[in-house]
Amino acid sequence: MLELSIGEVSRRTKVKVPTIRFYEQIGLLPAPPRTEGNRRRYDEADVRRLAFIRHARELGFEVDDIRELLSLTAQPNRSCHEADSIASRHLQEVERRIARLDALRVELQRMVDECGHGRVCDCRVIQVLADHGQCAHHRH
Amino acid sequence: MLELSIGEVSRRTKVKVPTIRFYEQIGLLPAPPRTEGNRRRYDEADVRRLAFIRHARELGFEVDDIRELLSLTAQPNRSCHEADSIASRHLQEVERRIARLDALRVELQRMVDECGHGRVCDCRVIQVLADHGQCAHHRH
DNA sequence: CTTGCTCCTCTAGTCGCTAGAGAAAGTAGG
DNA sequence: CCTACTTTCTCTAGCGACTAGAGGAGCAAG
Repeated sequence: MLELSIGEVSRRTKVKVPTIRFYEQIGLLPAPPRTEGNRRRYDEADVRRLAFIRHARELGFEVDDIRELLSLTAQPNRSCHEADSIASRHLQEVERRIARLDALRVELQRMVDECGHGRVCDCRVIQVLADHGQCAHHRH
Repeated sequence: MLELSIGEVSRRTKVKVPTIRFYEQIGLLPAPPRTEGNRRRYDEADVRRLAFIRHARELGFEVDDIRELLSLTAQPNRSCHEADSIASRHLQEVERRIARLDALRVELQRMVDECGHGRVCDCRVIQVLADHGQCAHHRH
């Protein structure tokens, strides 16, 4: 079982050193044993756990979600249902966001395309953003 | 020109009262006139501006971006030329954001799809998250 | 005139980091 | 062994964008 410094773990997982310590502080990563000189010593399991955390964060999961997902992995014989619902919830949110951004993209594109003829007052970007979600850009 | 209380504005825009005051504090929303009794009095223009801010925030724009977008609407007779670079920059940003969200959507979708309602040890959600970024999900 | 709501200001807390100070421990060269 | 450099340690403070709470004042209805 090889021993890894915090810097080495950071290099392997691409998680910054202070962030690793922060995750320990908030109880996401267990406090590792220390050397004589008080340095943290990690092992492969820590690296895997940290990689998991990082990937989940990148996908937009909140720390509490991750805590829940991690606790699921700790009891591997339970039903997958909870992990599924966390992911599904997240998926729906992402889909909503894409739809809104796409509406905005269309309007920004239009604005840039039509630049030179019109003025800002004709711009629909503002309407799209100002409208309450269900935007009114049916005809164009 | 009807006069609206902060609570009424909050109800109309779905922006919480303290958040409205916060936006005033950081200069995103102009400080409205006050009544005799020191209450803020808003009008329809404020409501529109706030709705704009809210939707932009929901789409993930930072406050500084919104400040810039708002400055576009402030001078509607300006030539489109100046606005062009701002709009283009935002368009690129929006496109990048959509691309990232879409990659995320695909991954989340697969996670949910492959969660065969088995047990946690078989759950793709957890496996995908545990994998190092370039995950090994080629065959499925 | 009292009850109950809204509003006021102010401070402090949240989340998920990130940056900096100052000190100690480890490492490589001379 | 001494020096210089790098890594790590702890601790505190800051960020963005809010959110929550205390304590007080305004206002409308009964």
